[in-house]
Amino acid sequence: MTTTKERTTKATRTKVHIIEQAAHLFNTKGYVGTSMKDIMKATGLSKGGLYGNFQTKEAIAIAAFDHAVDKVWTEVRQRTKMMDNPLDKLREVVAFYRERVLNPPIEGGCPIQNTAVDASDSNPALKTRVKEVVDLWQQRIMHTLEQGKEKKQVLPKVDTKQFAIQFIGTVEGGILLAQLYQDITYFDTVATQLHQMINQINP
Amino acid sequence: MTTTKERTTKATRTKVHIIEQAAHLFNTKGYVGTSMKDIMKATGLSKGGLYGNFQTKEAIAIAAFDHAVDKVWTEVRQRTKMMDNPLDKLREVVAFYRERVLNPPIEGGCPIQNTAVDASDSNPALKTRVKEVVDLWQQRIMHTLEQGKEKKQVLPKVDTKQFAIQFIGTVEGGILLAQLYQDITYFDTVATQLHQMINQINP
DNA sequence: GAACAATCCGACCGATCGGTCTATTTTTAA
DNA sequence: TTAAAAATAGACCGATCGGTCGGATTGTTC
Repeated sequence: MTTTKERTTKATRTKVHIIEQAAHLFNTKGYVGTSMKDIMKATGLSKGGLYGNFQTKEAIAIAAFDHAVDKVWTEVRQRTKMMDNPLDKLREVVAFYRERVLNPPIEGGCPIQNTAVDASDSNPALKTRVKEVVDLWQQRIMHTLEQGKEKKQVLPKVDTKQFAIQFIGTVEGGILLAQLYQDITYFDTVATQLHQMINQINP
Repeated sequence: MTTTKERTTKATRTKVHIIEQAAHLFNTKGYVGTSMKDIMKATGLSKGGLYGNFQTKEAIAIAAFDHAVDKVWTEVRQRTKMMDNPLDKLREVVAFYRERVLNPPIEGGCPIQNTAVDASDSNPALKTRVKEVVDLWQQRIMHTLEQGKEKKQVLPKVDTKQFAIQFIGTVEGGILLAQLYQDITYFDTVATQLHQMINQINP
């Protein structure tokens, strides 16, 4: 797949449209639970329109997952980019999830969690994508903390990899419970724990 | 272990057989991802055989979920019942999940997590069941801790509900990551955090 | 062993699945 | 304006979906 000119062809616009609509479908109903008919209805396109832009249903699902993750990430970066202190960055990430668990950027909740469970035993390509995304998230947290160490804003003894994994795991656990009960207090409880974790690495 | 007192009719035995086979299917492939044909193949029964014992596919899924949870819980209780100290009980629960994340009692992993995500937007009856199970888990942790308080084995100031939610959330987060990467070290990292939580409520 | 009930088989149903293909429309470049 | 190229519509395909039902088989009770 080659990234051609900036020229916005019709196909490119349609492709984006399909991806946007498909993203929330796959994120709410899952891969097998979403039919091509569903996507046809959501996009207003016919079967030929869809298969003219994507070769298979799986290709749409992968593109949709990437788009969903991008959308979440863009919003997170928006909120954290102006922050200087890495601990404040992390606190802002927690605040973001607190605000968005029950009103997510992509309908259906966290695409990482949904896709990890959904594709775990049936869709290896999608599962690989999820791993790559979690890897990237982990690396970004680690990078932020390492930078913080240099500026004496993070305790030097902190195991950044361990922290990143615990942070991600705890966030996802909180999302699971809050989504299940549709009750923000479940996430609040977990957020308390996250704040303790953050405070513990404060020099 | 069969309860030999009450006479087991053929139907009862067949029902159990269906539930056992269906449990790992639903837990690995999800609700929509599991077809009646899959269950037929796994049980060796025909379509009529299945629908003679269950009215709908959903009824099988609910019974299978209950069975899966029971199976996990039975094993946990087996390991923790001889323990006196509630903190040791919790540590044993962590040890159980550490041993079983990549080799689960029910193929496919934690039925709570899988079903919570799988049924979140499509199967309200199943979702209700999941909530009831998590409620029960939470109450059991709280009860154990309250008992521990009376025996001066748990700090009296501990918010047991908050602890229970954090414990469950963190466990599920660890399961998610370990399962995704098929790498036990991810759970180990989260387990470290769980042990810290447990140690913090030690008087 | 007879008689009745419980259990199960598998053909069958209409609907829907992901995907293909050709005719037609729309976009684009001249 | 026009002709080639790109994009879309929708009929069609074989397979499979969850579910039904009448008849064959099996288990249970005298």
